[in-house]
Amino acid sequence: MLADTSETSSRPNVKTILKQLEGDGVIGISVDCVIFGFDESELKVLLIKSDFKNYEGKWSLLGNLVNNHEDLDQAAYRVLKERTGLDDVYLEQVKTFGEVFRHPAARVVTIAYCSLINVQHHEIKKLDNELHWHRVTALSDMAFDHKKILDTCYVWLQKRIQEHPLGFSLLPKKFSLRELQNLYEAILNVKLDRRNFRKKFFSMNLLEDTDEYESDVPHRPGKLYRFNYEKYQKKERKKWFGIDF
Amino acid sequence: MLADTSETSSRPNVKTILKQLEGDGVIGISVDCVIFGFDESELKVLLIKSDFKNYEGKWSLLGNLVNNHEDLDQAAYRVLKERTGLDDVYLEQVKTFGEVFRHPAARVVTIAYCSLINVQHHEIKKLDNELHWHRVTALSDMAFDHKKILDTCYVWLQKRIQEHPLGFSLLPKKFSLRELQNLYEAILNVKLDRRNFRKKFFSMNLLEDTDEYESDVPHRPGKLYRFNYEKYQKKERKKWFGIDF
DNA sequence: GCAAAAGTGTTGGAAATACACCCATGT
DNA sequence: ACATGGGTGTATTTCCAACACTTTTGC
Repeated sequence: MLADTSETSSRPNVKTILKQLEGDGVIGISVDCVIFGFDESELKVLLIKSDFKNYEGKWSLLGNLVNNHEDLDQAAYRVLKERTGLDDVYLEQVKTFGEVFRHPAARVVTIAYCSLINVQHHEIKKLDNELHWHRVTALSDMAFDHKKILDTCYVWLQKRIQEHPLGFSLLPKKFSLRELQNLYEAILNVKLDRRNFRKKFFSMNLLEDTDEYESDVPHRPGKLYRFNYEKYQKKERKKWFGIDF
Repeated sequence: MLADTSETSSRPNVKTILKQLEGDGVIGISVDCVIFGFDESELKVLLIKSDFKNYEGKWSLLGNLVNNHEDLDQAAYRVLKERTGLDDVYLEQVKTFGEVFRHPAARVVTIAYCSLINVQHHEIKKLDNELHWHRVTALSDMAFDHKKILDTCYVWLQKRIQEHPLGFSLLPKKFSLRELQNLYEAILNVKLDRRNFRKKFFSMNLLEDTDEYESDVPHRPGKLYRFNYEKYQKKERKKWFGIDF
């Protein structure tokens, strides 16, 4: 479906093009992916060590310039695939950042994407370069304006996850309700009542029973569920009017 | 605050640059403004007749290429000011559109902005070229992918207006509750209960009494209110948890 | 006096919250 | 046996939705 440009390492290329942009006074376009994962009951983000001189050693989002022949979404998918080996992941455009001096080498406008992946299932394939999962809280200094981009995407996610069933992308195919609740608690940074949480999700009718249970847990094992998007119909669509500032 | 580039008519310039882009295989960047207004109890959008050969006579959003030395928001403000003479308006980035062939002349990625203005108060100053207000419903054919952009911004507005107090930008400084309700009904395309609507807004504590009333209406005149952003504090911020798919 | 919209309260139902006890497993 | 989290139901409160009559103005 997506064009694979087969650039195994496009970094030198990027620098060449940036030089060129600098000369021409033309604006470059890139995509940056904020890749979230959920591990050990914490929200993580996948970052790479910047090799850019001004930001030596700082952490940076995964991004790249947009090729002339590819759509923005495709470019984001490409970055994701190049860096993680994953396709078939949740990916959505969040916001575009275009301050004049956000990139020290040239004028580059970047389109930020948010991606949600299941850390356990996929085992990032390319840990060759300095690619690491970081706790989302506990990050201060980053390269470029990437902290700002990350913050924007995090807030976006907090809101989004309450309105759409996309949290499941962060979990294994089969998960316990506890894991689901941990996910929401971690992302929203709140404590939730276990019984009300269950009621809520069961009433939404999008969890499918597996007949399996957790194993190797030092307590009564929880039932495992599977997310079933088909079961989830928007019933009588939410009411017309939900004004609430 | 904003750089005024004093390009009175930047259109020839645009074409020149597009030509250039086409040759270089470089991607151009533009902003497009979806400017909403509210008039005669209907939501309107400000459009211009395209002078682009492929789209002769079709309606188009107000947009322009982004200058090298200006931020994206500044570029959007500039377009707005050039075309309408307005500054100090509500303006917010919505989404970026970058399909490869969305522009027939060259690869151009555009950042869509949504703007809300008060039609009565401002009286668009530059009606020189083919600038007109159109009903938002009742628009099919537009230039480029502008219909898609408009639709996206309209849906965005419908959602946004329910969560943030930005509808007021579309109304005169002083307005009746009826006007406010008409606004919501028009944008959301629903009928609302008048009493519940009042209750809602009064309880939100962001309307300020003027001591004025409507005049020249063929019925009992309604009281006029003013929007007071200061009064609106997020009280005890909405509850932690609003899961609702 | 008639038409047209302003203004105003109450009630029933649904959804959100708070809360406590027994159950199954590993050690 | 005990520690740990799984699983369940109910009472209270809060928010939403439906609904009808009187008032003020222009004509």
